[in-house]
Amino acid sequence: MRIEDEIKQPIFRDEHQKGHINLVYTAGWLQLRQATAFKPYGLTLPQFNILRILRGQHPLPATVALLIDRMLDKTSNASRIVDRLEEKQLVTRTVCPANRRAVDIRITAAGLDLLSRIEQDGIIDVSGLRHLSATEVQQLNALLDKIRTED
Amino acid sequence: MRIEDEIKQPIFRDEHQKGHINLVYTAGWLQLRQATAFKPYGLTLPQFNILRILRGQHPLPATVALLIDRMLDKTSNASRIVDRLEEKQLVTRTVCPANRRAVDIRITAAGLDLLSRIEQDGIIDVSGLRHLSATEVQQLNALLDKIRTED
DNA sequence: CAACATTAAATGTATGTACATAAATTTGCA
DNA sequence: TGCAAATTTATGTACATACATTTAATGTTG
Repeated sequence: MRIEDEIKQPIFRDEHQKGHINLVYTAGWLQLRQATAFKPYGLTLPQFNILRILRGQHPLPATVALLIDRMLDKTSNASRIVDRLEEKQLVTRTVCPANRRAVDIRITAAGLDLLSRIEQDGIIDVSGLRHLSATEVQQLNALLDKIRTED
Repeated sequence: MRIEDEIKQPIFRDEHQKGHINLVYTAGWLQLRQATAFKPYGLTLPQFNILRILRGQHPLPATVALLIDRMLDKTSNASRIVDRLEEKQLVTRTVCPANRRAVDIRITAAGLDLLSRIEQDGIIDVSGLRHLSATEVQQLNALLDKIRTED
């Protein structure tokens, strides 16, 4: 459906404004679909993303600073997302012996199990962009990178 | 900067996954810039968007249902965003006489003033997509609409 | 008309986002 | 050594998101 119809706004100031709104709307649409897919597993999207970063490090630990560095949303509060994962025993937190300011965060066996279960159920592999061809995805990536050009 | 460098992830499963992450990341980037621009006026992005919908209706009132219909994020809680605007006396809430279940929401003179002040300061007219040409914006809109194709 | 369903908004609860501040530890340097 | 600065994480507060439930008013139907 065209963005005009999705939000029932027939006229935009210009195509640039329409593109801006379309971009934000589409990203929200994708994230809501993903969040819905993870709900049966008791995970939110940020929790899932952090679990995946931790699996990428495994068996090495990650610090909060490393998580923030890798997260899509740098301003979110990694400490509290790790809180939730720790309550569910999907990760462990131990003071880093080498630097006692830092905290070593590790994914547990239960966390690894949960991730493979989600993947076996085909939750991740279904791309949200499956309606785009390879060429179209490349165009999209180029346009998005261009949008973020700093002056 | 390329998305690979922004989130320090050199390899993606495929271009589709990269496009997905790029899309979500870029939308967040745009929204953070906008939110920062509105901060000096004491408005959040959802508050600003609701004020604009109300100005579009003015001098007619809007109901909460109408706001939800027009909002980008349908699942957000319009009642509470209106709470904040009412506290700041930028909108009024009165029970709709014709249907006492509904609530008539109207933008106040102060609300209209604030919007024009923001516009006079050029906050809105600076498009977040200014690095794209007209052709590129059209391409982007077509790609985004295609992503949201329902099966 | 009474009982029940529907509609409109508000409220409750858990989580996340944005940003400021605090607490603990380490580092660097006079 | 001692002490200020920097680093790392946690905490506090305001607001938003996601979704379930509640409250009140209106519609509907037997």
